[in-house]
This record gives sequence, C-alpha cells and structure tokens, in this order.
Amino acid sequence: MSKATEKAYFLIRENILSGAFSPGAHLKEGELVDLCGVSRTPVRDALRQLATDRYVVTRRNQGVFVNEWSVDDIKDIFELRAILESMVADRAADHITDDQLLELREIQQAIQSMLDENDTLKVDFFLHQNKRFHQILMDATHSRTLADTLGQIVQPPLIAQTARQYTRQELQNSNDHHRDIVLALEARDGAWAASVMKTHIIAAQRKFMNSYLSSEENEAAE
Amino acid sequence: MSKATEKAYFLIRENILSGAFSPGAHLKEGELVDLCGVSRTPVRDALRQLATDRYVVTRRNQGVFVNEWSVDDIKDIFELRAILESMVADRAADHITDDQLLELREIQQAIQSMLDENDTLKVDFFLHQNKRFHQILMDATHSRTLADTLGQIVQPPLIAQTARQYTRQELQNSNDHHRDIVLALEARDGAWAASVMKTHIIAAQRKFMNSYLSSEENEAAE
DNA sequence: TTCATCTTTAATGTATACAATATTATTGAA
DNA sequence: TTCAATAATATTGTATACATTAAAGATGAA
Repeated sequence: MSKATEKAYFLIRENILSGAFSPGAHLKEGELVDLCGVSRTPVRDALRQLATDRYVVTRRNQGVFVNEWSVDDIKDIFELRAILESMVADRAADHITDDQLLELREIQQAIQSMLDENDTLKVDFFLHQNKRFHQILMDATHSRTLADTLGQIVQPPLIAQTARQYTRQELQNSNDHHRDIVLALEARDGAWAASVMKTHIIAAQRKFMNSYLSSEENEAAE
Repeated sequence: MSKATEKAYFLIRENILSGAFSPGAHLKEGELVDLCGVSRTPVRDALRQLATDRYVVTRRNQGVFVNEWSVDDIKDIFELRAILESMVADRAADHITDDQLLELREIQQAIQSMLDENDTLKVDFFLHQNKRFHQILMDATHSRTLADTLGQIVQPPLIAQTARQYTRQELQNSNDHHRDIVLALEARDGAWAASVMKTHIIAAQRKFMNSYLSSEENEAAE
C-alpha cells in the first residue's frame, strides 16, 4: 500500500475498531476524504483493502458499509481459526528456529510475570504479546497461503473483545496454553502443538460466546 | 464490482488463465487500459480484486505481477482446500435442501453419462459440472466466512490443469467420490461427507503433484 | 571496459473534474 | 392523508491531468 492509501486504511480501521463507525454504518467517500486529508483515490483503495480484510462490505453503486457480524459468523470465524491455527502450529514444529523458540519463551514468561503481579490486569500488554506469539508461529510456517488466509479470518476486534472479558484465571489458562505450545515445539511435536492450539482457540471461542450471548440478553432486557 | 471494473477484471483474468500473461509478468496499467478499453481507475480496481483472489501480487510503487506458484504454495493450497471443503461438506449435511440434493444427484449422473459414452473426454463439461457441484455444497453451508475463504483459496487454473491430466479412470474415481458425497448428504451424515470430501481433494492433490513434478523433470531435461 | 553518477523516460501514486446511478424531496392526484 | 410520479440532490463510478517514484539510458572518470 502506498503512503496516502496506508494513512487512510489505518485511520478508517481505527474508527471501526474504536466503534466510532458502528456496524452497518454507511462510510461515504466524501466524509472519509475530510477525515483522512487525502483524495478519493487512496480512500477508495483503502476501502477495497478493508473489504478484503472483511472490516467492511461493498454494495455496487451504493458504497461501503461497516461489516455486521452475526453470531453464526463469529462461530464460523473461531471454528476456522481453530483449524487454521492448529495447522500453523503443526507446520511451525517442522521449521521453527532456536531464535524463534527463545522469543516465544520470552513472551510466555513476560505474560507470566505480568499475571504474577498482584496489580490490575494489563490487557493491552497481553494483547500485544499474544499477537507477537501467534505472529512468530505464523512466520515459522513460511506459508504465504496460510498467512494470507489467516490474516483475512482473524478479526482483531473479536480477539480484543474476548481478552477484555478475561479474568486473571482465564488469562492464566491462556498463557498455560502458550507454555504447552512452546514445550510441544521444543519437542518438535507438531501433533501436540496443533492439539494444544486447537484447545487454545476453542477456549477463546467459548469465552467469547458466553459473554456475547449474556450481553445480548442484557440488551434485550433493557 | 461496477461495469467497467468487471469488464477489466474478467479480461485480465482470462489472459492470466490462458497463459497470455505469464507467471511473473509485469502487468502495466497503461497496456491494460488499451486492452480493456476502460480508464486506469477501473483497471486499478480490477487489479486490486485480482490481488485479493491471488491471481496477481502487488509491489508498492512497482505495480502488479502475475502470481508465481511454487510447489510448496500448491501443496498448501490443496491442503487448505482439503480441510475447508470437508468443513463445507460437514456443514452442508445439516442444512442442505431436497432441491439441492436433487441437483447434486443430477450433476453426478450427467457426468456419469458422459463417462459411459465411448467418446473423447469432455473435460470442459466435467469442469463446469464439477464447479456447480462444489458451489451447491458451498451455498448449503450459508457461511459467508467459508465462502469468502474458499473463494480466495481455490485457484481455477490448478483445478483445470489437474482435470486436463485426468484419464477416464481418474475422472471416474472423482465422480465416484461425488456419488458417495451425495449418499452421505442424503443420510445427513456430516462426518461421512467430510471424510469423502477429504479423500476427493487429496486424490486431486496427488494427481496434480505427480503430473506437475514429471513435467518439471521434462523441462529440466530439455 | 567497467563502474558510478547523472539525466531521461516511463511507470505508479494522487487529485480532481465529469458521468452515471441511487437516494431523497417535492409535487400532485386519488 | 397517502401514494405515485417526478424533480432535485447526493453519492458512487469513470476519465484524465498532474506528482512522485522507480527503471532505463547516457555520460564521464578510473
């Protein structure tokens, strides 16, 4: 992506992630031009990329709208992620370098230190390190196809929303999975790594669906 | 996609599929404008979409190039397809309608009739019916996520190249899989359907890799 | 010759004017 | 009032001119 397009892409995406642009909202090119300070051409390029990444949907001659995720969509996303991320873990076991293993271990330990402090939970720190962890595994597969596919499946807002609902114990469980994944990779045991990863994603799915459904009940009750 | 963009998209894609634009070739916007008879804007939109569909790759400030698939890439694609299409078959078993089952059965029988004729093989007919078969299963899942993901994974040139190498016996095997899939779906047995589908795609993968590797040997020998 | 530097050329990136389409508002009749 | 038809407006789609960047070629010194 070129400079202006990149600027527009991240600005628009931030507004979607923060909720400033609500699901279903009509994003008009003119308004985005004012927001981003670039012309319509890069704004349109950014919108096309956001559609690829499934942040928005495009309707011919009508423009783009912030994607609205249904419960079924979210289930699908987690289910697909469970399958693809286990594939990643499996592959990573074959190709991962010692340096990458070291990095994974450091990330796991950094999160552990955070959890051991009797402080308030640093969710942003967790999210950042968690992203790094999964990215390293992804890199270790050396697969364009997997990378592109997962990139379009993984919806950062879903992950963030899930993590923010986590209790200390649930974050601990999640980091225990990370620890097991590192162990499996050190043993170069792809099946083990894949299995732990599947557990890891399914746990996230369960957590998300529980808090999502209960929040929907609350909304209905209001 | 709008009219002009659509026109450009299909024209450029046809030239990639036919081989007129070789893997690695630099697609210059100016030349595409002449070819398609539309301005640069829709040409660029079409190129972005072709990049999403992985026909081309984009390099910043350098333009777009026809994607070059490595052996590993192709392996990845088939492996991912095997997983995703089995997921599709599994889901389809839960949601498929009687009308859709009827259609699947008709397609399977149409291909069978073609195979029973002691004529030359109608590969284009097979490709078309095969595409319809998989599309109906896809529709039966009612999953945007699966549809979009598979859409970006399935590379028509790989499927076509595989099918054109098939012997009558291999096409028969493929259609036997289709028959089993219909049986599994009629029994509403998702696990069975998924299992047959996995076999189906892995067989295609084997076939492709064999003919691909032997053709590479020939090229090296020349 | 060969390499590095500069110049020229051609390509992509960006802005904007105009065209086609969809949405909204207005008017008038039932 | 309510609905349909039409006019006005806003938005997306397309073409094109200009800006920026990369590639190709020319020039000159070692």
